[in-house]
Parts: sequence; C-alpha cells; structure tokens
Amino acid sequence: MSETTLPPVYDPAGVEEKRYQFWLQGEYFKAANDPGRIPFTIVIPPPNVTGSLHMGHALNNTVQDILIRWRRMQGYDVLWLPGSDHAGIATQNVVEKHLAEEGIDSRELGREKFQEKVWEWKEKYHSRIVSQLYRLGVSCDWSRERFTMDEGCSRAVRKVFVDLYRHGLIYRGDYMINWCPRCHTALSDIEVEHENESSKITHIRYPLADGSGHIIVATTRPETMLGDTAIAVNPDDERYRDLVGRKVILPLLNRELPIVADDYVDPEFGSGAVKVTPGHDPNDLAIGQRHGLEVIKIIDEDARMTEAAGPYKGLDRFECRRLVVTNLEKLGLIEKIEDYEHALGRCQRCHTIVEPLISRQWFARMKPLAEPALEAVNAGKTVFIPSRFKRIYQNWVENIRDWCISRQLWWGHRIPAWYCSCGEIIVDYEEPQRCPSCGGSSFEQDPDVLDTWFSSGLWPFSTLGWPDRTTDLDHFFPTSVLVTAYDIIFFWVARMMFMSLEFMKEVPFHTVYITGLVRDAQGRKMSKSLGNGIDPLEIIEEYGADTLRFTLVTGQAPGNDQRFRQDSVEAARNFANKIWNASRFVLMNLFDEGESGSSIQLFDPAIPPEGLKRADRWILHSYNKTVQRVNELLENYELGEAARLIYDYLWNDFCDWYVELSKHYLYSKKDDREAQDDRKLTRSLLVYLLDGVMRLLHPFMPFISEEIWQQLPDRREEALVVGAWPEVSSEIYFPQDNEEMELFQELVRAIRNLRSQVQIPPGLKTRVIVRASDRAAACFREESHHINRLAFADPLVIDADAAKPKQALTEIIGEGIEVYLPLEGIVDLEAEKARLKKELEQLQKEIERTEKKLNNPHFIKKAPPQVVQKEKDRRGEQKTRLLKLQQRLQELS
RNA sequence: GGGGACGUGGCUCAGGGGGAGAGCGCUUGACUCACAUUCAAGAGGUCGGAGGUUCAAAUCCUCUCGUCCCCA
Repeated sequence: MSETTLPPVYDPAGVEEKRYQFWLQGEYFKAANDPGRIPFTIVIPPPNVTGSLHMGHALNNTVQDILIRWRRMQGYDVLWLPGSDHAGIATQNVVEKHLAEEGIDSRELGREKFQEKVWEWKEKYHSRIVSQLYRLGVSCDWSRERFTMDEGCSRAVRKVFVDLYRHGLIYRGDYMINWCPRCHTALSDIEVEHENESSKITHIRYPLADGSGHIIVATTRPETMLGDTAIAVNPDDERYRDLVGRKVILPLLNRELPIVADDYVDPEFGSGAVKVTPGHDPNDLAIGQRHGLEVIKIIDEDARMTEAAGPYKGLDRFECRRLVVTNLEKLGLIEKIEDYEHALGRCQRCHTIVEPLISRQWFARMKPLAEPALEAVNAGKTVFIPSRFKRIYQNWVENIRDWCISRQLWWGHRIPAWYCSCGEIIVDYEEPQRCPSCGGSSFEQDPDVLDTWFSSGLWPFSTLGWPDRTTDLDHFFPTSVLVTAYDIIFFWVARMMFMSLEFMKEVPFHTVYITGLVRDAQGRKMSKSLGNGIDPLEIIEEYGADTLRFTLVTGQAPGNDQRFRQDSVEAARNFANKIWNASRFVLMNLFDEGESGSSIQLFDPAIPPEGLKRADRWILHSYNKTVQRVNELLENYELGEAARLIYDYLWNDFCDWYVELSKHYLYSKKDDREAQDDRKLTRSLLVYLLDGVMRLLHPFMPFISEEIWQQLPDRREEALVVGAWPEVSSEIYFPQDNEEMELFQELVRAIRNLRSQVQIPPGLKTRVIVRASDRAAACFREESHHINRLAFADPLVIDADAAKPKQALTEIIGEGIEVYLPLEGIVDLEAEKARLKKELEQLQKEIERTEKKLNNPHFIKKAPPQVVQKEKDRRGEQKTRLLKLQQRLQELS
C-alpha cells in the first residue's frame, strides 16, 4: 500500500475554487469555431441583473452544463454563450427602491443621472451573478459574454424595430392597454397576473329616463360608473327587449345613457344587464365600438379620478369607489352588495392592481409573426421536451394578440422614433439629420423604452453578432438546445421563435428542454415574501457545488416541479464522499512498496488481456452497459435517470462488489509470479474503471471528477473537461459472466442471510455446504476464495452430492441450488420448518400464476416467443426449487 | 369555460404493456486495514377508484375522486 495525500472525507471547498481556475486558465470553455467540427450551441437564459441567483438558476444552469460538458467530451465544437439581461421594469424598480432608502427620489434625479445609477447597479450585480455561476461550475465561454444592452445587442434591437416598422409590423396608436399606476408604465397582457380574490359585487339601480322604473346592473368596480356611456343587454333577452333604444339616467352625474343590445352580454349573469365603461374595460370598449359609444377616461395614470369624474376628481380610484357606494346608498340606488370572488389583474413586478386604460403606445403585430412560429413547431423543426409543452405553446400562439412593446421607463432600449416639430414621425436606426417632410433638424426622440422581452427575443442571434454576419453566427446558429422553465415559454420562447423566423428565416433552436420549478420542502414556490427561498450559494458552501448539482439533477424529471429537501442534499453529499473514498482506495493500492506510476499497465478494452477473471469480465460488462445506457438516456434528455444510473453502478457494482473482490488480489500475502500478475491486472482494471466512471460523472459532478482524474497515473489527456467521452466497446461484452456473477452474488447473499438469522457475528467463519449442479458448482469452486471472503464461509463444501446435514439452516436459490449452514444443536428445527413452509407457500402461489399463463392457449399463440420461453424457464426453475424445498421439509420432519 | 400535470412502500420521488424501484425513515447486527457521510441483513406497496382494450395493464383508453398549475 502506498501513501496517499487524500483525506478520508471529501472537502469540496478546497477543490472547487482551484479546479475552476484551472479550467479558466486552460481556456477549455472557449469555443473553437472550427468549421470542420459539428457545433453544439446553447445560449444561456440571461439572468436578470436585479439581484442574485436562486435555485431555479442553479437547476437551469446545471442542466445546461451537463449537456455542454457531455457534448464537449464527445468532441463537438461546443459553445455555451453566457450573458445577462437588463430586465427593464424589475431593475428599475429595485434601483428606485434602493435610492428611496437613501432618500433619493428617482424622478427628481432625472433620466441621465438615474441611468448612471442603474449602470452602477448593473456592474455590481452582474459581477456577483458571474461569480455565482463560477461557483456552480458552469463551463460557459466567458470570452463571448453578452449583455442585452451592450452595443451589439442594442444595434440588433434598433434594426429589428425599424425593419418591423417598415414592414408594417410595428405601429403606434391609442388602444386599451394594461397600466401599472405604481410602475407608471404600460404592460403587455402577459405581464399581468390574474388571481382569484374575494371582493364585493354591487348591484346598482339606474333609473329609466322616463321615470317608468329602473334597470339593475352589477359591478365589482362601482367607481367606473362615472365613465359609463351605455347599458347593454342581450338582444334575445325577453326581459329587456322593450327597453332597448330607451335611456337611463346615470346616477350621481345625471348623464343620459342609451340601452343597447349586444351579444356579448350573458343573460344568465347577474341581472342580465351590464353597465358599459369603454374607457376602462376591454370588453366594454369592444361593445362601445360596435355601438359608436363615447369613450370617457375617468381614471388617470396615477389611478386618480380625472376631470370627467366631476365632483370625484382627484380621488384615488379606491377612495372614489367607497364614496360612490356611500352616495348611491344615500340615494337609495343600491339594490344589494354581495360577496364575490373574481380574477383581478395585478402587475407582475409590483403586484399593484392594473388599470385598463386607453393610451398611445407602440405595438407589434403578432399574427404575421406567430404563424411561421406555429408552423415551425408543427413541422417539428423545434421540439419540446417533454412534448406536452408543444400543446401549451401552440395554444398560446394560436390565440395571441398584438403586443404592447413600449414602456414608460428610463432603463432599457430607447425607442428609435423621433418626432419632428412639424409632426412627422421618423423611425430609423440612428438619429435623423433632417426631417424628410419639412427639412427641419429639431427632433424629440420618443421618451419610452422597449419591453425587455423585445431584446430577449433576439438573444439567440444578437449574441452571435447579428445584424453583422459573423463567423460565429454562421457556425453556431441555429442553436442546439434551449433550457428554460415552463413559466417563461410565452414570455421568451415564443418570442425568440417569432423574431428568429422573421430575421434569420430559421428556428432559433432545435430543442427546447423545459424544466420544472424548484420548490421548498413543503412544495411551496420559493419566494421572497414567504422567506422560504434557499440560497444555492449556502448549499454550495456547506456541501459543495457537485452535491448541489447532483441533488438538482436527480430530483427532477423534465417539466416536473421538484421539492428541494435537505435529505436529498445529504444523500448527494454522501455520494460525493463515496466517490472520493472509492477513488482513495484505488489510488492507495496502485503500487507496491518502491514502485512508481510507470508500472501501471494501461487496460485497453479493445484488446482485453489474458488472465481476466470472471469478476473482471463481469464488472467490465456492467461498466459497458452503464456507458450504453447513460448515452441513450442523455440522448433522450433523461439527465436525472442517467445520473441515477451512474450512482447505482458506482455504489453497488463498483464499490460494494468489485472493490471488495479486488481486495483478494491486492491484499494477497502471496508474492509469486501469479499473484503479482493478478495484482497488476486488478490495478490496471481499477484504474481503467475509475477513469471511465469519472468521465461519465464529469458532466454531472465536474469538480470532484476532475480532481480525482488528475491524480490517476498515465493520463493521456491534459484535463478531464476536454477528455474523451466513453463509448461502448464490443470487446468487453460478457453476458455469460454476468449471469454467473449474478448467481454468485445470490449465493453470497443467501449465506449472509442465513448467518444473520442466527446472529453469527461478522468475521466469525462458519462451515457452509452448497449442493449445486456441475456447471454452477464449477463456477462456485472457481470463486470459492471470494465466497470465503465475502460470506465468511470456511470451510466451504461445494458438491453435487454433498451430504445434507439435518441440523442446518437451508436456503434454495436459483437453479435449485441448496445452501446449508450447519449448526449442530443451535438450530430450532420447528422454526426452520415454519420458515421453509412459508417460503414453500409463496413459491406455490408463484407457480400457480406461471402455470395459468402457460396453460392459456392465447398466450402461447400471441405472446412473443421470447416471452413464452421466459415463462417456461421460470416454471422450470420454480419446479426445481419446489422439489428441493419439499425434500428438505421432509428431511426435517 | 378551455388546456395540462400529478396521485407508486411511513416521507420525498424515479419508472412505465410481460413478476414493483431508489433515497431518506424504520428493525437487527457491526467502528472489518477506501468510506460510520460506512458495511451487512431485514420489514414494508392488490402502483387513487371503477370500467374498457389486450394473450398480458401499475403502465394504453374512458369515466370518476382528490391535489395543483396555466390560459380565458
């Protein structure tokens, strides 16, 4: 045994920082852009520069890094392009809040100064995010890092805006939009979150103008009555047929309103009559347009009542609501007020109740952009994983409405539109010199900026250099995979599809891998307000990045949410420690006293050497199978399954069995030629297997695998990160040995089981008798030294005709092999009989089932022959076992 | 109103047309020279319920109950 410097407990902190620097210095993450190699490209979903990474980012980036590292090792020309997003509203909000804490009012600061503050913020948080990504171990090409507001991306944004405008796909006009009175900006439809909330519904009487009665309408927003311009009823509603065309008096303001008939009105709902406020409700606006109704704006951008609200002018909308209800009550016009639950729109960023109002904004026309995006997915040019998200995407794209893209913010891409004093609007890439209409040169640029998602939509190609035709764009676009969570399909995935198909004439990515959300241990969404978020950095500091990565990737199935639990983290930590110690074992046992690295013979699976033992062939076979399955799983994006498989192979097959078996040779006291050869071969295999499994593990747990791999002797590559990915070798395919080893394992387990039933202390050797057929007996004899070691069976009698002791515990294993643990005087014969009887009963039930199947002529006729054969084999084995069990029971009585 | 997901041992979850898997927890024994962040042995489930398709259903289909999500 040789000295080793590895401590017995893995310490990630000492390894991770060092290894990441090593990778950076080696420039292993840098994309080659080699036209001769197949590219594999991922552009990172750019984290917002608002704050720090959360568990969702950790999962998202772990998944990407696994794919990237795997493909890199496979020899693809890999590019993982990192970057961050300016996140318009979110960042502006955070910085405003931050400034407010320092007593600074952003509005007073002014646009220029405020922007400087945001850039400062951006620098600070950007570097924080990057350092967090380093900690996670992501292998991005940092030399190509981008930011949505850098010079190139900004140029791309202007180009897209201008070109879409010139194609008539962007227009400006007065339409009803969602307005956040707190953020003071327009929002797109999807930036409004609808949640059911308990509220009140107020039934109000509107007197008929001729004094002949009244009509009742129900509303959740009584204050909007001040902007009513009609009452609407369903044209088929008998109750109101006579009233259509007549007038009511609007209470409080005493305006006359017409009663109109419109199909939109549901006669079943409420009284069957609705008040129509075209200025503050999209559905009412549609009714208003059909009937030529006036639009009155009664609520302004601060959510205060306007001049049009008469005496209510200047009140906040909710104060106004209370006052309106009070005043109506005084007039006796409230029919009733009931509890009511309905969906309320709130600003995604600040949760303020959104106010629908008509405003002059810029819009992108969606239908012409959406159609190709739908076709591309229908045609399978972009595939969703899991596939059910295809439907979700289609459903949304099919029902899409025009997109309000202007925001009344200071942080973002300024809209490239200039207004001449003559009234001309000039939309151009750069500030115009001269007005084409009046020849003047005095312009005001539109003060608004674009929706953040406008620039995000260009991300897959703007980051590669577009609108310039760069070699990166040529080589790496379209990208291979996009990894993102399902909550962002509409915001981002769909828009990238639109933009890419319009400007690149290609899909932006071939595959969209959808992850679920990382929730807390109780299954709740992690959120700031709940305070239940877990900081990935804390987990990394306590347990290491590899542990966090393994926890996240094994905890997820594509598209499904996962709970983040301490248990799982500890299990992953234990696995890392297991890997560490298995490696320690190998490294500590590589050399005899005074030997050095050169004495290790490298194992080449293409030419398996002489002298391989059954166990060697078995572990090689198992390794080979693992490689094959892992490759299949990764190809199918089943990352969690692949990780679990590596875990099982490494822990169960390699550690629990092969390492234990190898000790026989490594610790052998003998030192003759044969023992030396065995030792050498075992060592070369241990190194080969450890090398192989470190390669498989690398995408999942890059730090520990690189660290261990670097300590292996005779490495042929300079780093595991750029090492070759394992391939299946047909030369180490040993199904026969695999079967025999399984039988061997069954025997060892059976002996251990018998021992533990009578609590024989481990280490105490006992006599064991095995009655087995010639073939099995031969196999067991060859492995007897292992059986002896692993099951403390000594002496071990293996014979087809061995005498059956009466005073013994019995186990019947596969192929009718009888295992006896003779224990003169200790065995409770009655208890042993009872145990065997129970086993017999179970076996009889199983036989019944097998028989039933085999006696079914349909089964014989229709089931595939190998299934029928399998069933027949099963019956054969069961019958043999039955016979042996019955015999044994008879002997005992 | 439309769409979707989930329901598998005590807990958390994989899997998925031919005899149910893991981790944790539990029981028993062991500080054995890589690892007690370990090792060995074990208990524990008619895979939500009802129909159907099939030679064969936990797996596919329909209905149903329960939990959750998205869209309107």
